[in-house]
Amino acid sequence: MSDGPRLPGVEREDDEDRIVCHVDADCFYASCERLRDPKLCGEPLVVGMGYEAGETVGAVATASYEAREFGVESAQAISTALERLPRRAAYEAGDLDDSERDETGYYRPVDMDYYESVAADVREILHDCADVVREVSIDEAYLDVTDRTAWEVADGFARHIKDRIRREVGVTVSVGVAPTMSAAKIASDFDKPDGLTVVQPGELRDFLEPLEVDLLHGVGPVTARELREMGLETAGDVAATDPEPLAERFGERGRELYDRARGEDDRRVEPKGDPKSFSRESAFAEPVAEPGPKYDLIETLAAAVADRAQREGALYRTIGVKAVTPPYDVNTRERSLPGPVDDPDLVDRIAHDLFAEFKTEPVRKLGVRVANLEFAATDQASLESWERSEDDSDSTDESSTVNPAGTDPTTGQSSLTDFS
DNA sequence: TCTGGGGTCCTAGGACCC
DNA sequence: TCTGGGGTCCTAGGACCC
Repeated sequence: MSDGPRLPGVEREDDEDRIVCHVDADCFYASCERLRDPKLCGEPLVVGMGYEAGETVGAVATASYEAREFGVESAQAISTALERLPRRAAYEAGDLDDSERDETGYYRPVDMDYYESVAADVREILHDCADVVREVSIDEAYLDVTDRTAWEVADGFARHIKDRIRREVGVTVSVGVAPTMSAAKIASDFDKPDGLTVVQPGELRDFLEPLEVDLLHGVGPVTARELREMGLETAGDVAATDPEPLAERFGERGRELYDRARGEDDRRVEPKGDPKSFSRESAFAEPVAEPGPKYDLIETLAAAVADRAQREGALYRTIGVKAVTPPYDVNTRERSLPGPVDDPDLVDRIAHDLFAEFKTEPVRKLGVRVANLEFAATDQASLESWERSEDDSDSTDESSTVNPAGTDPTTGQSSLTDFS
C-alpha cells in the first residue's frame, strides 16, 4: 500500500518530524480564583459548578491540589466534597474547633467570564510562541513549534513558554513536548503540576511502553476494562499485540489505539474549526414527573440555545432534545429541517414536540441542542421571511412543522448566497 | 463514584435513490 | 414480484474529553 503511487500533494515532507507542544493549565479555575484573591493561595480550594455560596448543590469543577489531599475530586457532588472538606466559613463562624481549621477549605462558584478573560491572556502568549495553535478547551492547547525551535533546545523553549505565562498572567501550566499530538498530550500530564516533559523522537516508544492503557487519550473506563480483559494492561502491551482483534472489537478506534500506543499519529496541529453544535442542559434536584416544570425548563433551554446560536451567527438545520430518566437513561430525539434556520420560536416548538413522549415520565435532566450548523454570512432578513412563509403553511402538514410540500429550501438558500 | 454541563466522534440500522 | 450493490442522509445511542 505505502509503496503505491502517491496522490499529488501528499509529499514526503508531511512525514517529517514535527515538534508538538501541549500546554495544559494546572487546575485552571482554581488558579484564576487565586489570581484575584491571593488569600486562597496555598489553601484547599474547590470551584463548584452549579454551586452557590452557602449551598450544598452542584458539582466540583476543579479542586486545588491541597483540596485533593482530602479526597475531593473533580465531578464530585459538592455535598460529598463538603463532607470531606468542610467550609472554612464554618470554622470562621465558630462552628468548628481551632484544631479543625486546617481541615477546612474555600469554596467558590464557577465564574466563566473571568476565567475566559484569563484564558485570553494565556492564548495571546501561545500565539506569540507558535505559528499554529489548536485550542482544545479553555485551559488546553496544542502548538506546532517545529519552525520555532529544535529538539536539542526544545526544553528551553518550553520553559520559556511556561515562564512567560507565569510572569505575565500569573498561572502555572504543564507542558509536554513530543513528535506527535497524542504523545505531547500524555507528556504534559506526566509531571503535573508545573511540569515539563520532553519526549524526543527516539525516546517515544520507551516513553509510552510502561503507561497504563487508560492514560492513552480516548481510552476511558469502558475501553480500559475491555482492554484489560484482553490481557492488555499497558501501552506496550497494546503496541505488541495483533491489531486485528483490536480493530474487530473497537472498529476504527481500535486501529487508532494501536497506532497511538506505538507512537504513530500523523495528525497535524490545526486550528480548531467552527463548532458543530450548541446545547444547553440542566438537571433537577430530583426526578420530576409533572409536565409543568419540565416544559418550563425546555422553554428556557430552547431560548438559551437559540440565543447562543444567534449571537454566534450560526444557522441550524437540526433541533434536538435530551431527557435523562432514572436510573440514568439518556434519551435523545432530534429532527432535521429542510434548510438551515435561525428561528427561536421554531426551536421552542420542535423541542416541545420532540419532548412529548417524555411528558409524564420522571426526568432528572433535560437538554436542548441545535446542530448541523452553518456559519456562512447570510442575509438575516430574507432568511427570516423564507421561514415565515414556511410557518404559514405548516398547520396542514402532519409529518413536520417546517417542511410543507412544495417548498424548496435549496432555492431559498441559493437566493441568499447570491448576496454574498 | 449514584451522576454537572458543554462538547466531539463513531456506529448501526433504516429510508431512499440509482 | 423478487432482487444486486453502492451511496447518502437521518436518527439514536454510546464512549470519551475537559
